[in-house]
Amino acid sequence: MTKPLAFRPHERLRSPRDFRRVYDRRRSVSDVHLIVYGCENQLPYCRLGLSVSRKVGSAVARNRFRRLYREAYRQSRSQLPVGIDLVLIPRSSQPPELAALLDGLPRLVKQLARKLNLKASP
RNA sequence: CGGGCCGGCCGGACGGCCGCUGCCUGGGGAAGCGUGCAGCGCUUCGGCGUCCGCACGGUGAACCGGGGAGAGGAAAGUCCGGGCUCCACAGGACGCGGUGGUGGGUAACGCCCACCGUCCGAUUCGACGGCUGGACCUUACCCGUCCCGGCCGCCGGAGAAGGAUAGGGAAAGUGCAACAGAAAGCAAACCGCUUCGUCCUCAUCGUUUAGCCGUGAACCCAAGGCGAGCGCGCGCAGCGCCGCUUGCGGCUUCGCACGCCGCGCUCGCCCUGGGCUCGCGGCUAAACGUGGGGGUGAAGUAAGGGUGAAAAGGCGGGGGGGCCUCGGCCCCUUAAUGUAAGAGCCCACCAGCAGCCUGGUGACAGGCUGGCUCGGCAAACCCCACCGGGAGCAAGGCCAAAUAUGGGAGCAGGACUGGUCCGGUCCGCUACGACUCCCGGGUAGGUCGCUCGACUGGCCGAGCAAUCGGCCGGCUAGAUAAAUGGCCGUCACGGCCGCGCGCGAACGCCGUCGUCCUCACGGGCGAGGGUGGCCGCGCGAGGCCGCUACAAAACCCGGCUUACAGGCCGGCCCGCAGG
RNA sequence: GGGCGAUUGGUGAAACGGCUAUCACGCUUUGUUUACACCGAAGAGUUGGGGGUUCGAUUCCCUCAUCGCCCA
Repeated sequence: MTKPLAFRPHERLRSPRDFRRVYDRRRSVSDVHLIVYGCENQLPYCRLGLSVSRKVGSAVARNRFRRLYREAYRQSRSQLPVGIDLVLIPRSSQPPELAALLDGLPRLVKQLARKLNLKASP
């Protein structure tokens, strides 16, 4: 019944408490484009948080980062494991290509799931 | 056509698929709520409480649909100004901060509009100086005059469109100006110059006086030398003579002899030294006169004083003739000359100042008159006028959660809240009846504030304009780890690349024809043709790139400032040419 | 979002509107030493960028940039 490519507000990480919990779990993986922190959440879905600091550029550039990350998560969600809170942090100040994110994000999240000793996605 | 300058506007369009955030709406119906029934518990048998179950009711989450909206001209920087919210607040004074031509606009402003002043501005006009050309004058040249010029330098005036302008007061006061310079702000001192005086010094000449030196002459004195005379000497030797011890002694004389030597005195001559007088020359000193230099004093000062950003405004001019005692007088002329001497003196024009008049709401402008020449800096202190209470939506209210019913103050003499008196404030009356404030500690969730507004489109009207008024329409983001995105198509737009076609002006090359020069080679001119690459314009079909610059609301507005791919539109001035 | 502050050699600092912008450490070159250290000499600044006021600006004013701090 649920639309497969929708991105609902409850799938977003919103409070500083949640971010604190993910950082305190101290599990992260990365590639050239981004750093991904992760933490189990005991929910049947993942949640996404974005942390784009002033260092990567102006407001326009930061919006560009966030939108690309959301779009990548939205399109690749079917390939991801469930039950993880994710925080994405950019590594360089150059905005990446969407294709590179679509390729890199599932790989990184699966790698993260192994670190967290979770089963792979069904 | 060429050159210069200014203003306004836009900020890709359409479509498809998948998404995001509010709003409206159709389903959906979880959880919770209310009522009833049933059950259970308690019961003073009236009822009370309640997990769960059932029914009904309205509210209504997830989810599935539909509709509609969804970043900017700067949303930015946070440089000003307001609205709004909370806190504080009798009034005044002092202080602090801001603004600063005038008039208007506005809710307000450091913003906007119009005007004023100042500066810049293509260009243009004038004066002066220099160089140069021409004409006149002259035999000729110079000078001079005139003219038409030309070039250069310097100074001043006017000044298009337009640009800049924090632009009140320097005559209220305080202060600043390095270095340089005579002096940096009461205009005088200083250097310099002129006149008069005084002192010192130097020079030279003249005069006088004094002294010294040299020299010449006369006189005097002293010493010396030579000569002559006289005198003296137990001075001396030869010959001679005498004696004897035969080689020694004696005799200076009445033997040669008027011998030689020494001394003294006198006279003469010469030389030297000194003194005095006179003459000449030189030197020194003093006085007077002359000239030069220096110091100093008084008076005058009107040339000049390099510097500096700046030195009491700028610029130009001040003619001619006669007489003589040569510096004055007289005359003519001029707009215009005085001093012992040289001009900031005089005259003309411009600038500035003051007064008056006229115009303007005003800043100011114009005119007349007058006498005068007065520096810069207030984005230095300051004075004057005007404005300004403080903080900011992370303001502030409510709910939830959490912490330490901790400390202090007020309050039953009535806090706080509400009602009444048109609205507001105080007072009064009244209802309710226990909180309120500060410090300290805790929390970081939700919700309201939150988007209809000094909003905006069109038309009409007022106004030079900014702007204002009226009428008819429109609704145009409300996110909060923070929404407008992703993929793609089509078309515009721009850039680059090469291709084809056409046109245009000039250029090069190659033929042809006509004509001219030449004996010819060859060359000139003209007409027309072909061709070449390049340039420009237009058209056509492509490819590639950029599907775009600067940049994203965070309570809301008005400005300013800054950033910006590309494009569109309009206006003003000057010059030239044509009609 | 809102409110404040700062910017001077490589680093940390100083300066009355007026001389070639000063001091310490560091760096480079060089002298000294067999070599190193110490010591001596020399060098390197568009006072963050731009504009304005003034005769003159590190200083005064405006604007832009960069960096830092604070708030319920």
